[in-house]
Amino acid sequence: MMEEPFYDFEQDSTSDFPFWSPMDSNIQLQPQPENGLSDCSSLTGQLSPWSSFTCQSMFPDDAQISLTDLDGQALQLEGSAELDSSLLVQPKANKLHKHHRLIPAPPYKVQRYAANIRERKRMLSINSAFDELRCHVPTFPYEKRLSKIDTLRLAIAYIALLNDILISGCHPKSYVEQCMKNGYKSHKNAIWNTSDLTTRLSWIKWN
DNA sequence: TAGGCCATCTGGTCCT
DNA sequence: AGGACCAGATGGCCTA
Repeated sequence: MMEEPFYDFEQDSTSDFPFWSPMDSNIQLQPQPENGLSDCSSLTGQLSPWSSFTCQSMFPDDAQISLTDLDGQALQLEGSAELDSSLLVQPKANKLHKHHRLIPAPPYKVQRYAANIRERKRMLSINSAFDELRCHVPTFPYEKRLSKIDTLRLAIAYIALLNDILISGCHPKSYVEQCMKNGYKSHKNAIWNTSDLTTRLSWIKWN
């Protein structure tokens, strides 16, 4: 069986760029409301080190691609019986990813390519949700960007702690101070190191 | 250099 | 039937 020819995006030359800029040490933790609960609506528009979700990190310079762009590509695909080879052999300015990718040259399944676009779009929306979640969990200003798994675990621990504060009826600040003194003992089995969590919260209160 | 993290592709399965 | 969702595979980047 004949092998399909492949196009190597690597040949298009790549310009390196950081996925994420180094964190500015001056960036402050987002202050939490006095009751320790975040107002989502107020936070939505706020900037945090990790909140600026765009695709520019993946698509450098003029090659930024958004969900809308992916929509356009998908529509273009769905509307064409024949797949334009220009969509498969990505031009330099429209390079999908700096990673080494081997895309079969035409004839290539139009449906498969459209499915890839939908999948990328889906992952983008998931990642934007992760970015939004990162805005709502306490992080140190010098801390590097939380990974997805750490974001989830910290969010779980944070919610558990907030729940404990509500149940205790204590003032959040004094509750956190108490946790700092005695060590936080949550009945929840939060994987995230809870003492680390209280340290984060105490930092928020005192800075 | 190994390991962690991530983006992407892909084929399978589920759902509408 | 087609889209959404998922998990495995792959390979690049970064850091200790």
